[in-house]
Amino acid sequence: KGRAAEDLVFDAETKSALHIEMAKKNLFIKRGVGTDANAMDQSKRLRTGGDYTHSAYAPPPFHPPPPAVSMWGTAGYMAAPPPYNPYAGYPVPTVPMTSPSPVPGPTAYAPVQNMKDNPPCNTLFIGNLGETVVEEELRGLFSVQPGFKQMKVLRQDRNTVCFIEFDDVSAASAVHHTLQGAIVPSSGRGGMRIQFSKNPFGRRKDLVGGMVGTLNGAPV
DNA sequence: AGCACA
Repeated sequence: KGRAAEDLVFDAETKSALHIEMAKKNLFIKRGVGTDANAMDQSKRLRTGGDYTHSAYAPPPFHPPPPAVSMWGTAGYMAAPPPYNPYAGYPVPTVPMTSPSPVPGPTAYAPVQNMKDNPPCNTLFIGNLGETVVEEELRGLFSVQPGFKQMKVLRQDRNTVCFIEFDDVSAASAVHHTLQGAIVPSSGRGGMRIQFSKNPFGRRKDLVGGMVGTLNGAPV
């Protein structure tokens, strides 16, 4: 009976001592390799158990933990832990930022003649573009304009035009006059000519509710 | 001057 009690105490002490020892060793044995780690564990378990049964365990005097950097710096076989990353293991998709346009604003403006226009709508028609114009150039210019929704470039053989949809008629109107005659690097004969489109941009995904509350394809 | 997409 008393013997059993001693065994219990002994075991408890051993386990306790063991845990402390393992915690210390774990600082230096990060990733054991399969069976080898198991064997090593056994030997250590035996050895440390014996050590602690033969001498009374005295807790080491407390000294304040040294600066962590010195530890990682001198341990040659242990890499410094990476800084804590709360997103580790959770791949975060790189969301393309709305980057400022690589193409700066119009370098200059040229007067535009032949200003006949269509009734105001939410879509602009861009004409008189240079022969070398590419969509990226136009997108860099128009996508930063307030109320920009989408654009479509229509390239014919010598002539390229472009349609730009805005949130509403007033946003389109603002760009209609602020960028009228704007000269971009690819511009040929003068600046771009901006008119309201004959037909508003027709791609309405939110047709629920129909065209009520809309003016020329744009909400009012 | 050249106006598509639904």
